[in-house]
Amino acid sequence: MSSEEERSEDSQARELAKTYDPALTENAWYSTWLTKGVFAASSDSAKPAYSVLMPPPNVTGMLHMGHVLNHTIQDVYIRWRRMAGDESCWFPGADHAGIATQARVEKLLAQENLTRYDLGREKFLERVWQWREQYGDIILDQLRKIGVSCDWERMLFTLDESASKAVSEVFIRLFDEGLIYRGKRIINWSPLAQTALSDEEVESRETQDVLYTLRYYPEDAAEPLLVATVRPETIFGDVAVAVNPDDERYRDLIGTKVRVPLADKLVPVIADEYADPTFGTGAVKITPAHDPNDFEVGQRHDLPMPNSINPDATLNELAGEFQGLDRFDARKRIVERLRERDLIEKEEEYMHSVGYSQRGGEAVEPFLSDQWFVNMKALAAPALEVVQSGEVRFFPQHWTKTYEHWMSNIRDWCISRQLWWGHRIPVYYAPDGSFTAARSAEEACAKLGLPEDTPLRQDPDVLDTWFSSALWPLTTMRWLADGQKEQTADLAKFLPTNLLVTGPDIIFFWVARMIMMTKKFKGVIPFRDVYFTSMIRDARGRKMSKSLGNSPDPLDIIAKYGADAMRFTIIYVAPIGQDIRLKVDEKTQDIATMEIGRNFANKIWNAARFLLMKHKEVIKGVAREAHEDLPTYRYDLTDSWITSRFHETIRDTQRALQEYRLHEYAGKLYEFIWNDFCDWYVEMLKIRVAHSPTETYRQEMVNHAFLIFEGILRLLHPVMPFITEELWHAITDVDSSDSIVRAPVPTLDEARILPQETAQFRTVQSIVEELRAMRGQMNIPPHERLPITLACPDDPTSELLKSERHIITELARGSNLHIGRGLAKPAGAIATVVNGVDVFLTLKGFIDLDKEKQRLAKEIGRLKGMIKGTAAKLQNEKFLANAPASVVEHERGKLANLENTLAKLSTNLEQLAE
RNA sequence: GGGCUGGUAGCUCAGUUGGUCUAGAGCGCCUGCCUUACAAGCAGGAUGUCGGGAGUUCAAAUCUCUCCCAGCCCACCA
Repeated sequence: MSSEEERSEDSQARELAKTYDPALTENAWYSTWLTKGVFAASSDSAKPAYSVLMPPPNVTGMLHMGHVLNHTIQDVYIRWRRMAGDESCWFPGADHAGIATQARVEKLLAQENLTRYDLGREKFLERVWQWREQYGDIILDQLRKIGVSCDWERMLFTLDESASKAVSEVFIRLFDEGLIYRGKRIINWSPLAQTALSDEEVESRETQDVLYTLRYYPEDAAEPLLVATVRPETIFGDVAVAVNPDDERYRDLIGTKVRVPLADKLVPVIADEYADPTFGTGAVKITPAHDPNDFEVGQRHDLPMPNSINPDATLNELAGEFQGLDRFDARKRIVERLRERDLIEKEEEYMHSVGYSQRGGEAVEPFLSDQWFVNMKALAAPALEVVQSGEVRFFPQHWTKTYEHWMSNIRDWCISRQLWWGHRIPVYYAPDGSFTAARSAEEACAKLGLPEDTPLRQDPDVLDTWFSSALWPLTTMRWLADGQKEQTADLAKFLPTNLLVTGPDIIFFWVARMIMMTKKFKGVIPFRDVYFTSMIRDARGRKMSKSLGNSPDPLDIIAKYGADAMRFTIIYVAPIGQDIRLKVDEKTQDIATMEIGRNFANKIWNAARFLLMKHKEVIKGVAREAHEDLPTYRYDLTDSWITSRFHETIRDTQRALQEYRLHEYAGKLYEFIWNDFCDWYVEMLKIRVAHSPTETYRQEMVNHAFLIFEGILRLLHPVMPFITEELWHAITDVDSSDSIVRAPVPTLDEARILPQETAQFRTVQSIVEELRAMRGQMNIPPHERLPITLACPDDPTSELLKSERHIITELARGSNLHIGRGLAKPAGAIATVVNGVDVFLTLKGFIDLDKEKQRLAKEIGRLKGMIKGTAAKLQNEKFLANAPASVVEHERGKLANLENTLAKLSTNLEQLAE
């Protein structure tokens, strides 16, 4: 017997446990879903397509709360659209994460006292693949725990062969078009990873340093030229000192030479606008190999560009006695030596920003080297256009500004990495130094016009991981994967995708580049809507991170609260476009907020228990069915009201989802299920069943409750997939092979939204609430039943309330209930007014005159205040002249109502005083 | 330096185009309840000069200006 059969038999037979235990359902349902293949999508389907690309998590990654938010949002949309009748396809994948993965394996090698060079490229890559086989799926297994409904058959790893083909092809095409080029430039060098980085991989941080003013002595003068620097260790790469051509102070020095301290070499003083006369001394040392600005100056003046630093950030042979020292040690030693030789004019504390590697955290070294670049300007223009025109929409919209700014000031992208783990650059070099990009060495020979057997050398570098990520919309849909086919069934069906959900931190890394590449190679946008998720922070507003110890393991949260609870909570508390703060217990890393979702799940669970109990009691042998249709029997007010509220909730939740207001989707469900369905409807069902005149009517009432509840489950399923599946099987007679995953969303019927009945029902509700409040304020013990009198202003109201007499009596704990037009206040009663109805509660011996006077006086005070405000408005001629008629009308009605209530309460107060 | 967010109850936040807003919800707090599903629950209660100031308007939490505070992003002068 398979697990799903077991469970389904089980849920029919057993009583539901008193509290919901997610551990008993979640894992079992996920494997059932996989077995049944309910997440699979087909490009052959006639249904409209809906697709989402999963941002491929790094194979080195561990699940964190950011993933939870991100994937829950995607899953909500995928599940919702699937139920709404779309061919809903979520493309999953994983990213090879060049630097991170390589670093991970190198660290393991280090434990064996090996480096990657000891193994050589091929053996090393074998080791990395082994590692990926062993650990690379952990993150995906973790994602399954939260219930993601992606089509796992379509799983793609960014280093899979099919992806590689597309990556090479794109490189070659861009190279042939001149959009990829090789150049000697200053790039950001990571001394830890020993590779180039793109500008985006560098983050700048304010750093406290010392600004040294050094003495550069002219060849034949005793007065030194003063030059300020924070990096004295780079003086061995100095090739000039620049001053501003308009700077009077140094005009005479231009063209002369000065001696670089310690380096013992003479460099020219040059004139360049780059030197800012107002900063420091106005003279700046030029070190072209170690500073991007200096590099430009060097180019303008055709200066040599000696490199004085090694790839591991130690100083090289140019540094003489300091050779081999790490850059920061060298700085200290050089400063000491400069002091000894009296070459420092002054030292001052200095705050400035320094670039750090986003991954390794070390200070990045500006480094002159040969690298590969993508010319971004040509690619950016169409990608900017589609966002500005609204073809691609950003949510929240304000991110378009950030995007526009970046795209309009775009700089070329350094794509080569001095790593081994990645897509190798398909460029071949001939012995004569010529080179080209090609699909094979043979093709390269042909392109270069060389004999077929010319020994070529392939470029040793690999591509930035984000280069392959940029092609994600294409590679997931097997572009060029099988026999170089430009068009595939998936591309035809699912591109452009509908939604991308990602963090705003990768808007440049990923979102922009996917738009560029997809536009470039397919001529279409990759996705229509981009939803930028909130950042998840701790209670103090800090990012969640392992090192801070404020990053709970979602698996622990799931174990404690359940995946549904976690999913619901995170959607419920996530405001669009703003960061989420979660209170994390410093010791246990628990997130108590998850109780919201857990309690909610438990509430739903118990509502189901109650319904099943009533079913047993009332319907007995009658089958429970899952239908779309609502019952045909004559509604009473309660049924009309709950049906109306249900359809309002359908409307509101669908609209919220369409507008990417997920917290509202969750909020509306929470409100409806807890407040309306459980607190009122279920409570009233108890009373209505007890007082129902006929068996049939009782059965219809209970049946109706089942239908509403079944609809609730389907409405809730996208955010709480597990419990809704479990209960769907428990409360309906659907075949055990069916799944709510593929059930339809409840159909909105606007005609069932009934404002009048809703208003009538609210009157009943308000009366009950007022009576409860009066009891509370008078400290009436809950068991004490007291007479209630409702004096109605007219017959319809009286009729309405009479038809709800049982409900009012029971919910307000009445002994007997008098309803009628213009009834007098009974002796010993306290009073309030609801929509013109005098509500009297006879207290008998419980009355406390002072308390009641206080209560009335307070209410009268409030009313008077409101009357004063409203009356002032209505006396204001400008208001009457300018405000729309409906507003004036409303104010008039409000005033009348307030005055009526005030009059009644004042009378009551006077009577008490007598 | 440029840009983007946000500042509403003790905490986290709603509040859509200005008018049913003398401002709501959840959590927390206080009171009373093991009421025929749920104490992970039920009923009731207290709590706010809507960051400060000015302006527009018949009408401002909502629009404009300005200042203050917090956070993020981009660009950076050694």
